[in-house]
Amino acid sequence: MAGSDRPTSRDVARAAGVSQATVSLVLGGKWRGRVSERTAGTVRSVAGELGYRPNAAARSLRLGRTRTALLVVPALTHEYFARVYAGAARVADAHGFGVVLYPSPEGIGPARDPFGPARAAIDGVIASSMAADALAGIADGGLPLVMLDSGPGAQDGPPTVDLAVADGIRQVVRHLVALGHRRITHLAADVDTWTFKVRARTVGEELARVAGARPATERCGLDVASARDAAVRALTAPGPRPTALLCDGDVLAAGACKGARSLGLRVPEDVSVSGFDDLELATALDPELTTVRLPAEEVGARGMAALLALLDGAPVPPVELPVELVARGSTSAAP
Amino acid sequence: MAGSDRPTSRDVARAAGVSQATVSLVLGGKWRGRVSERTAGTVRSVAGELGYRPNAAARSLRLGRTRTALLVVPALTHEYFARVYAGAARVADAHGFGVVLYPSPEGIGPARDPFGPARAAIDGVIASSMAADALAGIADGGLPLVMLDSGPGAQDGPPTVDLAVADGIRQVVRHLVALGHRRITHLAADVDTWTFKVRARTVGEELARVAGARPATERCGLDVASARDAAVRALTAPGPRPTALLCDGDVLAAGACKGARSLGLRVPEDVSVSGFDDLELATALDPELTTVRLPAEEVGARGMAALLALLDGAPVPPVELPVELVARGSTSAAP
DNA sequence: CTGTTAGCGCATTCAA
DNA sequence: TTGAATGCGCTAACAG
Repeated sequence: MAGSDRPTSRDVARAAGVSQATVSLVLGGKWRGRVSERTAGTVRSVAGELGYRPNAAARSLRLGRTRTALLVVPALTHEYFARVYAGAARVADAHGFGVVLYPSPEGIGPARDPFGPARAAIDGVIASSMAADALAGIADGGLPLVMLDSGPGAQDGPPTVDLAVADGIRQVVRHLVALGHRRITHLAADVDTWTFKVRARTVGEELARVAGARPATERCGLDVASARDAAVRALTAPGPRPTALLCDGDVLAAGACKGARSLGLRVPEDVSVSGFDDLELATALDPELTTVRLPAEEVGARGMAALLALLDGAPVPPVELPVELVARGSTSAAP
Repeated sequence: MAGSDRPTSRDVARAAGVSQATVSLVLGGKWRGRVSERTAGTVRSVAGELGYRPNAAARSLRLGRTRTALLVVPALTHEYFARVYAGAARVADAHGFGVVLYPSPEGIGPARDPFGPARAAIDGVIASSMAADALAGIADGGLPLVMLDSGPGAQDGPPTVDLAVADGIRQVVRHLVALGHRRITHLAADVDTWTFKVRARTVGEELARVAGARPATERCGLDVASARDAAVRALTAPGPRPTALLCDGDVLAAGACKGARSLGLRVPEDVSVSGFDDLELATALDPELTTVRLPAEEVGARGMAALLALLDGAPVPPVELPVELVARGSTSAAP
């Protein structure tokens, strides 16, 4: 069990012939005018040679802060959240913070105990895309909290970082309408989170403005198979067949393409399909998906920045990040 | 800054009319025959009412252990690693451990400092699919280390959990050969890790046994676009066109399908394509990919179990997990 | 059965 | 300019 006895600041102090306090000051970077340049140099080189690393537990205990944030996500297996994490971690790292991931079970239901699983003590929580009722368990701890992709909160609620989801949907609808589509079915994710509720509402609102539009909705789970089934239902429903399937995510769009093809329909000649998220999947498919690009890293980065500001007691205005339609091969003029 | 003054064990002790030590014993679960049932009950209920949570920093400082493992992965954005994490976290959780993720920059090069980014102190490290030279920076810390998917190590090296990658490749090759394919091109990931080296070697070995086989290799990066280009190169190379593309991953296979189609070839009628990993992508594509299913969660779970054993000083035999060919629509009889 | 004591490694007073 | 002393919250000895 090598390495179990790492050098302590006292070891460094002894080796350098100074006191522990001096070591702490020098290594803490707050010695300007309190320790001589020469002594500081000695301390630093001795610490380096000994391979000294401050003990995080002791420091946390003393400071009362851990310099660690907890990022709560509904599912780790999704590329979007991986990118959110990457963005958060980048900003955190730049500020000497760490980020610990906590995949909330099922993404739904109150997170049982944000502190059991993530053993490390936490300075604050960043919750991403959580279901409405999942918040209780988190805000509970009285910890500083930032909400990502969860809609504008109350005026005095936690800071928020949101995506312009409604605008994204609007861009998709207008894209489809401009291509001549009127019979558009929304493949809606059957998930009770802000982002999906906004998508559903916006599709309805936007289509209501279009003369001759025939909106419809088909609900489905978040996986390929479920979306394929929903697409088949949508395309075989009584009445004129929809010419476009507007899907709540790229994964759903992939399923929709499969469903259409299983009926002998071609994408996009017979039916156009649009996605949302712009995952790698969007360009892995053939044809590539028309979709909406989400600045996932930026969401994570701004979320972490908001948490840092919150910890500093600084005011944190809500953020809304723009999204962008990416037109590719899966949509074309209505037949 | 609400909640900054959480109750301590002393607060609980005072409120319950006992000593701090008693609280510690009861809540630590080691009071059998040392504290009366009645007192224990009182302590527990008082702790509950006060919303007491033990301070992780203090506990770590005292115990010298943090009950936290660091999982180092080359890329978070990959479904495989998300699953490895899930498996590791599940086992960890069952043992009161947490898992912190550390995405090693670029997946290559020595991880600069596993302890800076992951501020939380660490009891041990689980490294997954790391490049050969990335190990130095990790094993360095003298921390208990487990290696995942990195090949059988030295006899006295760190414990390993590996996948039967060679067997997986063998199954794919035999599947293709049984379908009548002889001109098989290996779309090989241009990455210097054990798993990809084994794949390349095994394809060669296995094909060498087949009479009339015409093996070829095309190298590419790990993304769709790079694989598409490689597939185009493979399918337009001088000489008879390959009838099958054996790809080092599902993502590459997706690119290969696109490449084939861009040349007017159909999958699988004109060219068969096989993947590796069995990501969700494999069934999102049309046709679905013939691929090799990797027990990613199991890898993570066994890795965490190995680390726990290591921390207990128990012997840790190497583990090799079986993989399984999943035949789907992207492969068929050679034309 | 329960309470008292000591010390984990660090950052920070206060004295020198 | 530096050193000695203190306590963060907890657990493990040892007393009672």
